[in-house]
Amino acid sequence: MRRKKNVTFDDIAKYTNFSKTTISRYFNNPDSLTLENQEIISKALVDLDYKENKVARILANGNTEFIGILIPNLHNHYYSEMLNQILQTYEQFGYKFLVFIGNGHADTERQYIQELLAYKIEGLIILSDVIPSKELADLHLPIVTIEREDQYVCSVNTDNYMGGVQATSLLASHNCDVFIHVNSPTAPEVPAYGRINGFLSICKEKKLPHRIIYKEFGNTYDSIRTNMIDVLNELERNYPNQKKGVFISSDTHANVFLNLLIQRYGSLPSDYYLVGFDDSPISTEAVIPISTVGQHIDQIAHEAVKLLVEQMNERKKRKPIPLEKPIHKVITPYLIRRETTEKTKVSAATDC
Amino acid sequence: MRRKKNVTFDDIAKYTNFSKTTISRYFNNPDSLTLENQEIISKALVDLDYKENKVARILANGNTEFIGILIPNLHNHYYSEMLNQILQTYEQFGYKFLVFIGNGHADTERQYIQELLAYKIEGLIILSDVIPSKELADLHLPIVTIEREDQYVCSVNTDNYMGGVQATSLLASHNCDVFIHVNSPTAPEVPAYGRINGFLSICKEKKLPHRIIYKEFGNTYDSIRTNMIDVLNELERNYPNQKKGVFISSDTHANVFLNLLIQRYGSLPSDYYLVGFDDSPISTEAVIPISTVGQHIDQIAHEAVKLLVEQMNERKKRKPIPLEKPIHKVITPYLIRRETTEKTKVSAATDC
DNA sequence: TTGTACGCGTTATCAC
DNA sequence: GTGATAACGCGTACAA
Repeated sequence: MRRKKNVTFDDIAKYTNFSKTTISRYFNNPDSLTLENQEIISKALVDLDYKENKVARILANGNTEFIGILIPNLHNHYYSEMLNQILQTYEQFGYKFLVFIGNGHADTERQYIQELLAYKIEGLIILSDVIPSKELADLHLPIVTIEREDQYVCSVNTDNYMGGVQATSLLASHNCDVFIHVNSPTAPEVPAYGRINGFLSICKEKKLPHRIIYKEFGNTYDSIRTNMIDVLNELERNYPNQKKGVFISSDTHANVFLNLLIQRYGSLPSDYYLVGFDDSPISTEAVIPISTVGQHIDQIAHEAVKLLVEQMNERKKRKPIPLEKPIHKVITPYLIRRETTEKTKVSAATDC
Repeated sequence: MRRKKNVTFDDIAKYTNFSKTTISRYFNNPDSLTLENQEIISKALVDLDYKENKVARILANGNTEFIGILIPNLHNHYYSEMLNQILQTYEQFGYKFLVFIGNGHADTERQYIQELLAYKIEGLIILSDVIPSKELADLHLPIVTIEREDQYVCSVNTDNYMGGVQATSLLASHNCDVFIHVNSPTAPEVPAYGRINGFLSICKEKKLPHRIIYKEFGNTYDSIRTNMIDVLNELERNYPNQKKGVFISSDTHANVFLNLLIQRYGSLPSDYYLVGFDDSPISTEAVIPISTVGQHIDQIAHEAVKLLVEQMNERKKRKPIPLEKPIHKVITPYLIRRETTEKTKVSAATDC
């Protein structure tokens, strides 16, 4: 009742009159065989149509070459691109990825982790934020988190503070009369909180009149739009005839804000300067390309896997030295000036 | 030199004075034990902090519960959302997914497939289009493809023909003077070719003046924009003062087209009616929400996994009956009317 | 350079 | 209802 038997090292051994061991060595340490014997085995593999079985190898030597990934969703461009970049590291590191989409429920995510553990993953990359890092650390498994609370585990994050500084400085360079930061309520433990501090830091340093608007925008376009209308109305009411520098915490939200302005005025009014965050596709695809702060997703993904691989390698040593304290890597973001701040630029379409 | 030994069935057996077999049964067929014995073992698991090892189970019974996925990229919203939905099926089917990002090179993708095979995946879902379905069929593995050439393997696709019909009919209902379909050069074997046929079919049926513009737009926003300017200029030149119904093969492209119009005229001119394809986020996030044809990505993903699971289950029977010919499932798309066609609608922002 | 013998942790088979 | 034993396919001391 089983699938037709696979060709195994035993079969190859019999076929070539070598021992299993020699066949194994052919794969793991070919130089220890004579060239002619390598040839013989190589030929046998073709003759018998051998297919390697890494599951058996795992059981024998304990190395699965699996890394688990727990990611909140793939709707958000940031996450899908991060996953994209992480998966690409297969080319460099050779690790395979078992991916689970977290659903926001801690208990379900715990089950996912148990499942990953059952498959003997060698390390875990976590982007979800529902399980405290303390608990993650207790798994005693190499772990790297990305853009989430990371007190007790290694992590790679964007330098959000610097991002806030970059965005705010750009607005400041345009001599706005008032500086507005629009964000969702954010916990201080989350790296993204740094954006707020960056904003405040520049405003205070330069003694700029400023204001932070916290608002729960929701996840659907409609609810974001509805809430953003409130924000816009509030700005119109409170700061008429003032040059407003608006730093919005995501490109998606910034785009909604921009669209509202365009729909009202047919173009971006001269008293609005706008910067988003993420350099997501929408920031280029918007009617008026949006200035934004970009995260080096490729670098973050690469550093995360690298940091994880280092931990995994350390573990395989005869006398592993555990990290004394978690390593936190920080990647500097980049500023992109587009038309929502550099208004002299003219879009090519108007030329023709 | 190995990681500290795991607790195994043997340990549990000794601890409880049962045999390994009984412990195994506790997991796979608990009803065959007395309730009290279940209790004893259950307690032992906690006492010893047992962690299950599915790798060993795989070796013993051959069922990895792995499905391989080969997907071209995750930049494209269609792919990332499809992956999202596929991964979600874990809740229902319990299969784990090993994901590889295809890179467009057939040989590399072949290596990925070999790697997946080495991990004894039970089935394969393919969205990449560089390896012919004939070759895939020769793997003798349950396979389902999505939106690609699928002559020799099972597949789940959107009814692209119907999508083309829906889009064109919507434009026709607005009594346009001329009907334009903008697309990239597409091979007839690819399901998406159906959109073209759908367009032509309606145009011919209703004797509508029509035209198809094929253009290689490239992948960057700039190149799409540059090429789209050509398209727009051509339309302006050839069909001045005519009501133009434009059906563009993707929302991304449609959005670029729309932006060009807005940038030129400050609003969507009354002689343009526009429909995109995919119902991707950009179609709602655009300055003027774009009418579009949506693919039921959730259904497609679900059907794909289901179709795959059926094949995998069949294979596990004592006397598997292979499919006589590949099953091709087709999912009907849905039409979404938004402001690029329903121009009487007024956006809420203008009210306030 | 090559072979022997055993271990990896579970499931399947066949007894009792 | 329970147990003994042989797979599953490969890696690895240790021996030759």
